[in-house]
Amino acid sequence: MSRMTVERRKAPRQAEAERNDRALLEAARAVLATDGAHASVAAIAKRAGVGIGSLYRRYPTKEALFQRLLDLALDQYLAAAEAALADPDPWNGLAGYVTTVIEFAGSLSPLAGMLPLTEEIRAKDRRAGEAVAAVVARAHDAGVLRPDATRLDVELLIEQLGRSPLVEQLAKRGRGDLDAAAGSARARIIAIALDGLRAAGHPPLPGDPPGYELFAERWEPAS
Amino acid sequence: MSRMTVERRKAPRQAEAERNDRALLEAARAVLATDGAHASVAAIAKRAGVGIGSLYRRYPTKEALFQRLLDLALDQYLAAAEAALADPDPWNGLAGYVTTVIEFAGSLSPLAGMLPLTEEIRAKDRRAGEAVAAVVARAHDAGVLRPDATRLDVELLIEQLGRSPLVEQLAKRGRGDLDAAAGSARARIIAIALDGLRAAGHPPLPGDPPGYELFAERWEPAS
DNA sequence: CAATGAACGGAGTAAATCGATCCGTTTCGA
DNA sequence: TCGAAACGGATCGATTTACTCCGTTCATTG
Repeated sequence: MSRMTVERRKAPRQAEAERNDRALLEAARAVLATDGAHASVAAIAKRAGVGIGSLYRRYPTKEALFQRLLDLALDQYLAAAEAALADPDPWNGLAGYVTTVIEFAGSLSPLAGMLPLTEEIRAKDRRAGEAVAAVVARAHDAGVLRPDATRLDVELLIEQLGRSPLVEQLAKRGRGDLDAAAGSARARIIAIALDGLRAAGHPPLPGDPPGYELFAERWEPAS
Repeated sequence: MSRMTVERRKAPRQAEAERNDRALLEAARAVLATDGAHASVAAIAKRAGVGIGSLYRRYPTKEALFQRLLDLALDQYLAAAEAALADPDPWNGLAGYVTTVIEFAGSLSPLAGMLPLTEEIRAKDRRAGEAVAAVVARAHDAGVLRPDATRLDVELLIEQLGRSPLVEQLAKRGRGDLDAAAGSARARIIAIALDGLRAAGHPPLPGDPPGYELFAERWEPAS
């Protein structure tokens, strides 16, 4: 009992380490969104305002960093779905879920198939998937979501809207001045898609509903 | 006048060259769609079933190949818009235009900002843009397109739907067996978006209509 | 205040990739 | 049989990448 690990106040050096860790994860997401699968560790470190050495002290490998990012993102997925269920209005809940998840879904899709999936990640994915299913089911029962759109249709729509060539390319160049306009334009696209998702006597959707293989297979690290 | 260039039947070697040229352009589009801006000449040549040497005999540089691809694509844009205007039904015309253009729009967006734009390309872009404006205006006048959606909203929607993470990633791996399912899933997403575009008492779109800078700036080869 | 060690930043390294060239081979027509 | 034209791909220099190594900075401790 001699080791009094009293954490009265965090050592300033440790606090800096924590800030750096958060900055790295945020930077990884941002760079992944603009550079896609070719995001380089150098770009991530630079964006985080951190030396490459510090990145590798925290994560043994680039892959480990991305795995941690994916893990945390799945937590956000789940939280968003639970927040949607907490909304008393089934449609507002669904619409809020979609718009929330779109924000960070785009950063993740480039990772599909590049990472070994830990069992923890698979478990979190299953839990999040069930929560989303509940959100969609409630909207269906309330008659506010078009009946021929399945949960996977909704998830594919989210993934489709997650990446935005417009915003990404403008970000890759300097043009931060156009960010507001680009974001606004993107919001309009999302609004249009959501209007198409709402129950409103639309003609039936073509083809068969998508199967889950389309999701699952893509994330398996075949290579 | 001694050079009798009678083209009775094409020399078989020349015919092969023409086939190769078409194969190269098609391959360039496909590789650009799956690999994005990092599409390599080696990948394009391989996909076309052609040696790298043959590629460089026809195009002095990678850039020239992409410029030619862009040039031809603009012809297709224009043709699609004219076909839309030829359709007696304003909505079917617009919807057909959107679904047609989506097919190859995705291959082009990665080129934004990577190419010097020839004056010919700029001219073709202007002509195609006017044709699209006519298609949209006719749909507006007929009251079948939601009034708050502008021509640029429509074009941005096309660009957004042009790239499909699902289809691209499945293509990058072997999984050609899932192509049909992926294409069908994608068609449903497009149908949903089109339903959101149709006039049907939707709530008004948020923010201001997008301005043209969002398009123009992005294609300028700043670097 | 000197010494310790944890956290830092970034130059350096070996490997991989890319655009482009060069050249030996194949194919067709005269 | 010979020459020209089109072919495929090994090869090259330049660039990029993930990762290592090391000298520096800074709060704590005796």
